[in-house]
Amino acid sequence: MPRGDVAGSQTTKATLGLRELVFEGALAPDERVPEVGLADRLGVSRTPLRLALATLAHEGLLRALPGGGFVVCSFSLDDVADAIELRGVLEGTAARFAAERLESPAELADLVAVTGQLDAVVAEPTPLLERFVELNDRYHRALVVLAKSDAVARAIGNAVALPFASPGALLASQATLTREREVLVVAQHQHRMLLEAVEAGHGSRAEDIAREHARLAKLNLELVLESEPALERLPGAPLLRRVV
Amino acid sequence: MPRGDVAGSQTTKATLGLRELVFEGALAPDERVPEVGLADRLGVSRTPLRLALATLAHEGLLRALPGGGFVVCSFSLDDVADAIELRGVLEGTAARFAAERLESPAELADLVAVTGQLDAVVAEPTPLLERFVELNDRYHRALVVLAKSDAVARAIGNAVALPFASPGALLASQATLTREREVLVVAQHQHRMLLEAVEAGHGSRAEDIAREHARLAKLNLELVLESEPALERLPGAPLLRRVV
DNA sequence: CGGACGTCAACGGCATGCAGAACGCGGCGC
DNA sequence: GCGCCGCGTTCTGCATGCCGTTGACGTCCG
Repeated sequence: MPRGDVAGSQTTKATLGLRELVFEGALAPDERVPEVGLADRLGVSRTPLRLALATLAHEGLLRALPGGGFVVCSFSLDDVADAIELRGVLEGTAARFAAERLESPAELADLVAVTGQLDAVVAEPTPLLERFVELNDRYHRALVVLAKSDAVARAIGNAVALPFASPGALLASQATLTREREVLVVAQHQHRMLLEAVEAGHGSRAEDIAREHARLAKLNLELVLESEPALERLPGAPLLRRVV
Repeated sequence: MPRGDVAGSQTTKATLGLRELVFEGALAPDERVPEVGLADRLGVSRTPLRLALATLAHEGLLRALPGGGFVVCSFSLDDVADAIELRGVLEGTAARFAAERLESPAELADLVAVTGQLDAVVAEPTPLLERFVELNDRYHRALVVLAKSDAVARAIGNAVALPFASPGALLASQATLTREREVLVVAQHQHRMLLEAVEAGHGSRAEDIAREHARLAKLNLELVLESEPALERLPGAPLLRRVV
């Protein structure tokens, strides 16, 4: 039995399992989460489960009830839009910091490489969406590294805890949509412009681009909502409430 | 024994007590936090203490060790500056949202009232700093309410978990500083300009003002660092490291 | 027939005991 | 004298039992 929160720890197991149960809708939103049944279901004891519950509550996926216990949060479309806008603001700050704090062009090596690979993916007649999402995530992670700020990194980490707020979540669900390629082209254009702005040390422009880049996810959200099959692929879709 | 996380709960007691111990430097930064001794010291069992440790780790005050256990985080001046800048970005977003989402002037009643009271405090020849800090906090809380966004509210809540990043922390410690009144005048001017911008629906301007308002805290930080007695009043001062 | 009270069952919070792992120390070998 | 290995202590993570509270149901009284 390892001591730390390493993978394989019961707490980690409970956290990951619980998060997955929430995302796939196995736990109904706005309903009390039963502590005992869940422990059996996840194969862990109640102690690590309670730690996992506290973690997801911090992330905003659960809400603590005044009388004790937790409920799964549900999100209106406005909530999702807010979360995306917030991510844009934070990534905008990361982009600005990256531009302002760049010490040598060598630091951009990762970002440049990923951008090049993304170009190649988008250039395909039928781009592999899965590959794009993977590289997209790497791009965004590299940007956060360049920001050189633990505070910003933590804030972004919290912001993307909501599944539909993360950079690639809305992309991954629209494999069947027709406007898919156009969205990819625009996104990649923004990636390249953002890279240029950071390289040139144009912090304010980098911030604006990153914000607008996140707003692409809002557009994707609308597209996904119009398509039932795409909606089913969206992680965390059961947490959305169409009607308020 | 109450069921929820109400005040009086052992977990709450542990969390508050632990946070206070960290802020006052009773636990040395970068040193392992002993779990057993702490439980005795706080008068709680290890189970609620571990929940409190997890909470403070989420807030960024503690860091989980790979081998298990936690250490108190230490912060460089750059870290503090980043945290303040981040708070500015988030409050800027809150201000923009407030301006964009204002439905009726009546919603501003709280903010207007607090601003008026702040005027009165600053108008005094020797303003009561304590009173100013209290009203200042109320002003910032009212702004967050006007933003009408849970996501932004949570992000700001996380950002101000670091004590020296919160709006009034740096003010409260400088009761003896000579430039105190000037800072108050500037801060209150910004409060009023921000209120005007929100009232007029000028989102972008409101955002800019809120950002710059937060940067006043950076100036205060420099002032506090030059004064030993002020530094001693600063909550969480033991977590700062002058040398890297 | 409706409301209020009493009882009951279930649930969540807390304390504690136990087992496994990491760190430190002493001894041994080179 | 230095480095390595083995052992022990100590600490953390986990499981579980107990207790208090809470909400619900049934019953009784008005």
